[in-house]
Amino acid sequence: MGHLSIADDTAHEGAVASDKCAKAPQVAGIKVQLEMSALWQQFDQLGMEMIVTKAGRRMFPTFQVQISGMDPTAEYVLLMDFIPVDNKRYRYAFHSSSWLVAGRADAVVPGRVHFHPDSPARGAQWMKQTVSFDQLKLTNNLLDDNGHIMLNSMHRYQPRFHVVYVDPRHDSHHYVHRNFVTFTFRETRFTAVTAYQNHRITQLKIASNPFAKGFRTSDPDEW
Amino acid sequence: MGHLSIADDTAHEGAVASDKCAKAPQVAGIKVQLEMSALWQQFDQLGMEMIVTKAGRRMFPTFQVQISGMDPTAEYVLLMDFIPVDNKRYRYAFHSSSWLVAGRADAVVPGRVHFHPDSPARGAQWMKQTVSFDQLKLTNNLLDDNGHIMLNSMHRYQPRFHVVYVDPRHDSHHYVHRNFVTFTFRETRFTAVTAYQNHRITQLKIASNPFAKGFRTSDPDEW
DNA sequence: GTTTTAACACCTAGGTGTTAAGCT
DNA sequence: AGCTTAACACCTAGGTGTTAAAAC
Repeated sequence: MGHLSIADDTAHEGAVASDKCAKAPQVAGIKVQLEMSALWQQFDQLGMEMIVTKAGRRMFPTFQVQISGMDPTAEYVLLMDFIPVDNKRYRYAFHSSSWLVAGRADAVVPGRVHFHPDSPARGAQWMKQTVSFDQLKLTNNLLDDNGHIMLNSMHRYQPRFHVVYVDPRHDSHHYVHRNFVTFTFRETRFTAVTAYQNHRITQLKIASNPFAKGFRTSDPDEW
Repeated sequence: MGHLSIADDTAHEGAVASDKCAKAPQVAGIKVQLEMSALWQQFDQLGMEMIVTKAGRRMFPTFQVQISGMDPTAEYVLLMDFIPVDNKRYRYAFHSSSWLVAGRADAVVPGRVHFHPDSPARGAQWMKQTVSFDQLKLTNNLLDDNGHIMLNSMHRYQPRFHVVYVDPRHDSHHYVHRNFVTFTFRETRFTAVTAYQNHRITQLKIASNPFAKGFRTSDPDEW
């Protein structure tokens, strides 16, 4: 896939892109719908936490989207990155069950991107089923060489989803700002942690993640 | 990946291609080495059998190769197909522990190809580690719509491995016969079966396939 | 004191040959 | 009779939060 940098010259809310600059027709009409939106919002209201480990940890819920409005025959690359929500470090106050600012952010880690492993593929392929980023893993290991997303624990992040049209023209780098579009879902924000802080987050993860079924105690179909 | 047909105008023995027609420089020097060659030969001497099921069954051993001599920056598609060794149907004579011809082949099934899921990718990517076709599955279901390789049970097949150079020229279809190369390993031939016939094949599969460890009785490191 | 790590039991998901029943 | 199917127990492989110890 090589190197690729995404300028943050777009700002999107929810499923529809709204841009400042003119977009190529291959990306102008693209619409994206977040899957499991209700679950994401439930976590968001509690203050989402995502575990980061040295070896790399999946996100839960998995970031999954349904895409429409692509050119079925055009080729696209799909990728995600994670940007700091602010330049603060946080700590959790157990007595008040709330997050407090604990100072300025630690040194920023090299910002990696995660290409969807099916990239590149044609629009028809991306649109015919839900696109799942279940191979994406988060790590707190700043020396990671497994290609995982590196994050600082106790910092807040905003996942972003990018669609890049693979322009067959040789001078396509001149048009790169016109050939991609970014989607941001605010309800997917989270605090990176090495261990869950808010017990209600833990309980909702146990209740909704099939791999944590072993820790369920009651109410098999509460969710 | 779309439609693609491979003419059988090449004949290769072992790891090195030897062609009748001139090949493009991107494929001319490609060499391929079969992994687990000793194990393949052990099975081959007993008369290899591969299970086919309605839902699709992996091959064991998995077809894996190490590739060298690609252009690191050129793009290639890797794929496999399976051709009948002859036009015969076989049956196994338990009393003599040998295969007998049981008549002419059944109606030929639609010949499918299996594209390696990482295709297309650059030569550097393919060469830096073993290429494994562990997602390839064999089925005897002639109505299969999972994209599996369809074979007739009690027939003999020869797996083939193809490397296709993705020519960026628009008229590349005029050069397709120059842009691909085929590798055939005789020791990977097998008879498709719905249940193992030769008990020694069963024992060697149990001894060498980690997923069959539950059926091992003795000699933990015979192999 | 707060945060991180590693081993762990308990799951999901799916690849094995076995076996008995079903098919032709 | 020969061949195929489906349920099954037993594995591999890896995703969970828990827990106690370690790190800072």
